[in-house]
Amino acid sequence: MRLSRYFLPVTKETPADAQIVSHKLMLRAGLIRQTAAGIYAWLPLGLRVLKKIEGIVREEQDRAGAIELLMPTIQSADLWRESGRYDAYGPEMLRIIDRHGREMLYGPTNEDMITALFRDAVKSYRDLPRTLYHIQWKFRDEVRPRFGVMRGREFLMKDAYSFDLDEAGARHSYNRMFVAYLRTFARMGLRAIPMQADTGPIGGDLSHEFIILAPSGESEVFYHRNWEEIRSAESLAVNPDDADALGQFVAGLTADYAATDEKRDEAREAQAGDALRRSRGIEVGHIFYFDTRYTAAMGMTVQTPDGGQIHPRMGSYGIGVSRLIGAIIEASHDDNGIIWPEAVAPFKVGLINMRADEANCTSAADDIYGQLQSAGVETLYDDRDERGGAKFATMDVVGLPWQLIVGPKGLEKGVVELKRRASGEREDLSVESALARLTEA
RNA sequence: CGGGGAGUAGCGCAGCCUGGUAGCGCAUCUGCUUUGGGAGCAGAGGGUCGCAGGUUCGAAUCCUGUCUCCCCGACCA
Repeated sequence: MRLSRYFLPVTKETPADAQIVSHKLMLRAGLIRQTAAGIYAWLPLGLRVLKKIEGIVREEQDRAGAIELLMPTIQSADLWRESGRYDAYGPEMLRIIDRHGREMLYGPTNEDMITALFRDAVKSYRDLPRTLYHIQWKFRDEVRPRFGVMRGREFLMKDAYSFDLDEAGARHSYNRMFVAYLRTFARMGLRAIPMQADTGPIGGDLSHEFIILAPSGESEVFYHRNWEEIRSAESLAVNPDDADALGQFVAGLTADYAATDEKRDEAREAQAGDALRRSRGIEVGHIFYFDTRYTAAMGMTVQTPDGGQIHPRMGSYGIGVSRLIGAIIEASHDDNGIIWPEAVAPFKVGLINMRADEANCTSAADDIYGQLQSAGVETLYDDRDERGGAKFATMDVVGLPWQLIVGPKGLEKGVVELKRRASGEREDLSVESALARLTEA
């Protein structure tokens, strides 16, 4: 993409409303603009990141055996009356009256709807287990939205729902998601720690919050230092269909202590001793098991092989897709701007033409841009006739993993400069080797 | 929802106390000079002062109401 034809409003100054670094940088780097309290427009660059994250989430959900569908944002109040939640949910739910006076709502979550959909279509044990998911906008009328997309009222969420015949099956579904979540976050360059979370009235140990360590995080967290080890997605490659192996794998992982402020366990902390770490964190995912809460309330049954009727056991699994962008920036930035992990970067390379007013330099840069494009390397090409300093500053705020600098001084020596955003490390290379580097990496 | 703060040009702000032609910096536009880490000079455009009502000869400024946004607390992907 040529910057001269793109829509990327980068600013030097930070709007006064933004408090935390990710919010400031998202505004400065032209990712989002606020349109109302807790509601944001996603500008082209922000949308690209959102789609990258969505893509990783989708791949890992599919890999775990979940099936994608898409439910609407607007729901009927009747559905929520059926599950008994309409009155319980409170003012966080945005209620809407349509022209016929029907009560509608903008969905804050989809347990009720998925249960109704699944109930009306599935009657036999043969159709279980199933896990269904969608990636859809939600609205929760937070009392106090803040921190940009980290606590917006409108947000993009991946929510999955599992239906199983029995508790063992439900645990398997839960474990699938547990590992899928670790893989998802690992692929985004994040270290997310699953922490024991409150299960509500059901009890049991089947609820985890996935927390990313960041100084600006809203919750205080405690964990064994073993969690600081970076786990690659490859190291989490257990077969999701093998219930026993998966169960053991998850048990092995959760052997190391990790808890939020509300769920601290003194005995386990004492056991961890010197290895106990304390930090702050951002919740980016939450998985839990709620058994037959909705299937019973909404009368969903399936017939068992022996002719009986049972309520399927459900779990639900959420990832805050839009929040993740804020979380990633909180975890990965410096004084100059964002530092995107490559897997979620809006473009891989920022190509800088140092002298757009010089024909030789411009034709060299244009040529490199063409080659990057044919090689399928996502490139943001700063072809504007601006001073070099402004271009570097723009690229730094935007935070693409690589910067490729083409200027007359280098060209005289037959080189271009390749720079890594993360380390600041720079190297003069011939055009061919620079291209080779970017194509292979 | 309780407590605090703010709405003046795209962004950041001053002006308000003590009413009298609406300002500054950045950004934008034009010209010239510049060009390897947010350039210099000269000029220009851009504002229903959140909205409504009131006081007054006259309101950004004083009064009343209202809307919006931000911060702190209790809740949440």
